[in-house]
Amino acid sequence: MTKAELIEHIHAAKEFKGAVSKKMLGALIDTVFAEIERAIRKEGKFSFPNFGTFVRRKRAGRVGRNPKTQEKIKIAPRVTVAFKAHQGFRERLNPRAR
Amino acid sequence: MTKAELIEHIHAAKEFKGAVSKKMLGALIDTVFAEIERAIRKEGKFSFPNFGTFVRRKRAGRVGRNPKTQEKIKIAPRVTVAFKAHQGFRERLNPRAR
DNA sequence: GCTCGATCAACTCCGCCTTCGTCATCGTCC
DNA sequence: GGACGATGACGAAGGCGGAGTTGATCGAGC
Repeated sequence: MTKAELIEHIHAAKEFKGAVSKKMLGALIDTVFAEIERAIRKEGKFSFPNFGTFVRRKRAGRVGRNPKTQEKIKIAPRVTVAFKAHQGFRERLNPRAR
Repeated sequence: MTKAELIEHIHAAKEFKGAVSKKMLGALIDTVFAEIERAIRKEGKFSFPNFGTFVRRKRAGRVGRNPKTQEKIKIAPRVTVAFKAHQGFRERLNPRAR
């Protein structure tokens, strides 16, 4: 799903129909993600109920390999973002696993 | 950052001030995440520009260990969600790494 | 139209993941 | 605004799964 489709879907949802323009919807969603990014960078974490949690994580440097030439290369330490789906979401992902 | 704070921040943003109530904002954001979850489950993927991509991933079953008792336990295969920050976001996370 | 993300190769070692109780914090309903 | 119920965070230790590495090309998204 793309940003455009996301906007479409929400705009089409009857509960918001007419209340918010697609343009404003786009701006809103942009802001949502901008805020989330800010939170992750500043606080190191962002959680949304029944969805999941983003966590800022430090990755140690290591020795990797160029998959093309297979020569070894140094990989610098870096910061990444990990996502952990919350319980409900996880269960919805694994239908049979109770 | 929590859902309530997220709503606060966006509601306080001057560009939306007065245009959308906090209550509707809450419903909107709920819908956003619900849609994202739906996309991940149905299509296996969701991307948002300059933010990142969620990918549905299968995890193989394996033998784990109860960290308390250290006894071995079987872990069933399952589906998880991985998140990959896009380039811009990654760079913003690693200020000095050019 | 133009940027930017997806893709794919094979190999390695990092860090995720497990359980479970307690605590606190968040969300929600009144 | 306050109280209650529910739910996520946290940590222990060890093993092996899989993410991540380069780079060019293609297609799609904006």
